[in-house]
Amino acid sequence: MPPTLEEVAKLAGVSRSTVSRVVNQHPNVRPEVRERVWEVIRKTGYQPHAAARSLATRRTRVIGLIIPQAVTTLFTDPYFPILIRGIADACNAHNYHLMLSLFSRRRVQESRARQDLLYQQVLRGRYLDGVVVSSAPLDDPIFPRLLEDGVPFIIVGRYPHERANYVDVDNVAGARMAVEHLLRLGHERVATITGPLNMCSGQDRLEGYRQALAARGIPVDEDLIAEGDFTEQGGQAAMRRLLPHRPTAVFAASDMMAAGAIKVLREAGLRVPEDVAVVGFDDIPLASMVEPPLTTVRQPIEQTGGMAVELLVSLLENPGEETVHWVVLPTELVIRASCGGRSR
Amino acid sequence: MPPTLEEVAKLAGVSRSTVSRVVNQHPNVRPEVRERVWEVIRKTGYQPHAAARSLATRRTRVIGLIIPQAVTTLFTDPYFPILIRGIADACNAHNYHLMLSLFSRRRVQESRARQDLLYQQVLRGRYLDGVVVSSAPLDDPIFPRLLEDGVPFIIVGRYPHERANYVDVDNVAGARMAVEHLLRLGHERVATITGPLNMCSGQDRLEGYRQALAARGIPVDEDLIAEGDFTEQGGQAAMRRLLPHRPTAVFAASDMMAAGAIKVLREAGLRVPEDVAVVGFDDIPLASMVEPPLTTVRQPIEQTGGMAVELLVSLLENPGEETVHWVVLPTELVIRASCGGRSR
DNA sequence: AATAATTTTGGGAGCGCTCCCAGAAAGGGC
DNA sequence: GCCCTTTCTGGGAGCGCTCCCAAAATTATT
Repeated sequence: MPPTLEEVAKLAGVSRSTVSRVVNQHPNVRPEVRERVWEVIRKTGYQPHAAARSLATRRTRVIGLIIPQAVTTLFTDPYFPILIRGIADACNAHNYHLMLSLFSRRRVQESRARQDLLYQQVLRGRYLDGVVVSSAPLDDPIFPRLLEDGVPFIIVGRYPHERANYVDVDNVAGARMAVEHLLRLGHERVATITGPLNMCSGQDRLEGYRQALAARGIPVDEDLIAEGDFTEQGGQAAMRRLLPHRPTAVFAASDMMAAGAIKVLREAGLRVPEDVAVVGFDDIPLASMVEPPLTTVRQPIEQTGGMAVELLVSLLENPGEETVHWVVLPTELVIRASCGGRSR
Repeated sequence: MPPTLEEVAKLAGVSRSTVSRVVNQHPNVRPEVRERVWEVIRKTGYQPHAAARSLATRRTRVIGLIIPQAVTTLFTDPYFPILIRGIADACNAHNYHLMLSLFSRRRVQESRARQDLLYQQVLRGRYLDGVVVSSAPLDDPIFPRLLEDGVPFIIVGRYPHERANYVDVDNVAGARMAVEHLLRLGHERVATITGPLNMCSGQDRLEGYRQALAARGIPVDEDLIAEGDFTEQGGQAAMRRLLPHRPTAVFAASDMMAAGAIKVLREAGLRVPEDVAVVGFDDIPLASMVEPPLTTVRQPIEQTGGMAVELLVSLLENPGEETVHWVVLPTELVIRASCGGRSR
């Protein structure tokens, strides 16, 4: 049975309060007393009881990462591990702990009920001080709920509400750069495989595509736009729909979809990049491992996660301030082989 | 300010204890009272305060997933997301929550100190009821510590101690099948790129390799064994060391390493599978996406995670039983293109 | 040296829940 | 209707901590 504050106090010959002060670095303790108490703490291996502390302070030092139901299937996309690593690192740095909430991919019905239950337990049960919400669809019920319950939260992505703080990457500019690069190489029939259009990142990357065409005065051909879902299968399906319209280049809104698209192009007897150029988005490790290595838009995934935690922590530790935190990180075009050389 | 038990009790015209009984499904409550209380709970949105409950019951309903420092760099391997998904699903099913502990990849010194701190806080601070430890090196200090502190835990992998419960996959049999397949195809110079040899899975897969050779009476040539670290870069480096010894087939202990090996073989002007056959291990999604699609050993990653949670939960909820839980899940050879046809 | 200001210390109350025990209500058997 | 079980209900104590307040000890001020 681990020792309690009270026991440490007795052993050190001081009161409960004094030990508490020592543990919490309160300055008003005589140095020799402080030393004596530390000694006992060290010897006994005393560690404050998290639940007791939370009960008294009403804070848990735990933050949650919520990945809504809709994207759980995406979880094999290396995007998430990288994001999580960024988040976990930042949590460590600030002495917070990370609770992960994924939702079952079983029958949707059951899953929605579970999601509700989890929300209730975790957030209303005050397991958490705040949450990071990653890549939720814009219409996810989580947002109104968090706002209503007054839970401090940061979105990785974006949500149109004045009290919704977020950190996002510049998806529009990134997509635009990618498409502009294809246009610069002389392509005229540039297609795009979008992300889910109920997600901000999906919409924004499509917007970048549109802007790039508009800047060149090229009219948008809706037949050259196919919606995907960020997965490889989704990319394959979208590419099949695109094939009859004979694009000479494809901008896929994720590397996984780009990989799927390449597979379909190959099966159709087309060479990449000679017959069709392909550009992806994300720059996950896979991008440089496929054949041909993918030209893609790099986004600072790990920093995004880290930044989300920074913002959240600042929100938690300065509860007074009503500042809204909106951060947008830059993206960058990484040119590899899949878009063809400049020789064209 | 959310309502407390006491307030719900007042509104329902009963005592604190009765509400507690209703919430905790204790049978001895008159049905009409129970209904009245539920009504109030529903109306007020009452949710028990996790910390208060933990303090009284000395359980948190949170389990931890610990991924030690040494493997954090591996975190981009899709193995982990899949494992986590299995774990998260099982947690949901049993109404537990999941806390994730990764460790910073910064300077090792700092990192070790942080790991200590985290261990102290999280485990001795009783944030957690128990933990799942994934793929830790055999000499990781976490094991003796957990044993000493009497923390209930399950290892994904294995650890030689009578009180160490684990769930593992049959690495030896899987590796053996893979190598036997290569031998059956007529290869005589079969090399292997191992995992880290301070990890159980690394050792076991090498053991499977040895057994397959031994069964055919083929002496082991130590020059055909190169240690890797499960990453793509590690696979590349190992393959470079293997190249001068002219293997005709390579068994890599992970798909990521197999992908790295293929890259190096290509750069050396060798074709896969015509000149060198390659087999991987894991069957991550990448395996079927690279060129050529990888023959590999499939392990049930998601089930492994789920099973770990099942075991842990049964450990937590039957504290009396001193049963040791050792589970080994089967592996399976998936034949694709990278090992060459039967035509050989 | 006496008083005022400041620093240091201890104890009580309370955070919101569970669990035990005793008392009230309800049911059974004659 | 009376006594004995059984079922239901309420209140007290306690989980281990923080935080406030007042008392004690120390230091500064005149």
